[in-house]
Amino acid sequence: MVSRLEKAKQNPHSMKAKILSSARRIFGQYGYDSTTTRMIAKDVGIDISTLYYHWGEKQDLYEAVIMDVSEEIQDKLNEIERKVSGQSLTTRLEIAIDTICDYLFFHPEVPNLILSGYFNKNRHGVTLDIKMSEYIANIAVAMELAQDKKKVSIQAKARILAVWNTVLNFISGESFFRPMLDTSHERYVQIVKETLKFILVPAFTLDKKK
Amino acid sequence: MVSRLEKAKQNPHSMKAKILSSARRIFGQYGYDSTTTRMIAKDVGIDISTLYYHWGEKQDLYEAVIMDVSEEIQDKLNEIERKVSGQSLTTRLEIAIDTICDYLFFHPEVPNLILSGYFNKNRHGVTLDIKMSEYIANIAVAMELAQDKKKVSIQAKARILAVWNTVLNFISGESFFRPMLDTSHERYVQIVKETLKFILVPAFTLDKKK
DNA sequence: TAAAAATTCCATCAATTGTTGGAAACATGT
DNA sequence: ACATGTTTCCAACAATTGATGGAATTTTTA
Repeated sequence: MVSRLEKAKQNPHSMKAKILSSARRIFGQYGYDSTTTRMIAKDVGIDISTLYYHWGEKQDLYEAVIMDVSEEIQDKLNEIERKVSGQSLTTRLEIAIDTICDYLFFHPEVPNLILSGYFNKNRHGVTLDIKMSEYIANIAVAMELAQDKKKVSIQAKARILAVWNTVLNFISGESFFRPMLDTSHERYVQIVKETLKFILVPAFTLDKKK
Repeated sequence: MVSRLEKAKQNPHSMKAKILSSARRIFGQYGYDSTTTRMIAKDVGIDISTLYYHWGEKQDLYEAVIMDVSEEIQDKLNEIERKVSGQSLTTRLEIAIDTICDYLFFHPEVPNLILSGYFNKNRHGVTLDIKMSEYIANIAVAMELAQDKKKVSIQAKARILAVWNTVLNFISGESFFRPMLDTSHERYVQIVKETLKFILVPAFTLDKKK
């Protein structure tokens, strides 16, 4: 049994998939309220009622976007978990940083969407339902900061959150931060990874020692 | 010569100041586009045209809010600089974290405003003009990571940015993150400070050693 | 190829947006 | 008491919003 959303994702040339893809980007850039259905339609190059034909209400489209992104992140985290298993702690952390950065720099609308869901209320009470709590627990276990998903210490959670948010911020805010560092995109990516590792590695390896 | 904005701030009971104060909070919560002038007026308890009488266009009011917040932050940073001078590096960092956290937790609309300016475009191209670049350089010098404002290394800047953003995120996203840590507001504040120090102190003291 | 189904667009809707003119209410000085 | 200036609200505006009905077009099916 294949859901309609998945069917649309299977064929990236379907109109439904094209709309979803534009919606991801534009909802990410402007947030829920500031994005108009006309903006998305124009971006796809279709009439607004075609958009409504495929996705119904704006809110439904937004929820589809969030679900889409949410699944993608989960997949990525699973991929990382596979990649790092068996490696030393330091190597695990570095692989995780590199992989997640490459993915997010390539899909900057993902951090955009997550952050605008965190920080901005919208007028119609549409809520972001990203299962952050689950992600955090998964990361903690993958990084062997905890044996059991249920038993992650509050300090470990807070540190993971801090690093995770730092990644999102650096990527989502590149247009803002890069001029401050006065550098190219490539070097920016490099500096971000370096900074994250610099922060992350001591934060987690120190914790391990006790 | 006292500007109109400063005159309004001098008397916090003036209508102009009340509007500015509500505008700070609501622009922070909803971002520029999603905030309607009617929402602000309702929050103050006045008719919408009274708001226009005092502040003119929405954009002007927003810019006044940004300038207000911007000045407040600069004052706070100066205060911190005075407080930490002469102390050891570790003490400096800890005082800075404590002071800035206390201030921001008490004025959560400040991180809200900054973050929504970073990450969310708005439809009318209204730009956030917070002099982040300057702040970063000031912090670098205050923390003695650089002798000269002009000569802050790109790595130092990136690390300061990382910590600064982490603070803003934790405070602005409290309603999102605190349930994940399943704790009280007071303990949340404590954990945030702890986490920041944990990240900050090694990040900056290690840098010092070479 | 013709009927049926799916897709697209045009025109329009009511609600909400930023913004303003002008009348009322209030305050101040004479 | 009166005139003058300031502040507030009511009513309205044009533009934009999310959303829909229905005609026109394209695609699929038989």
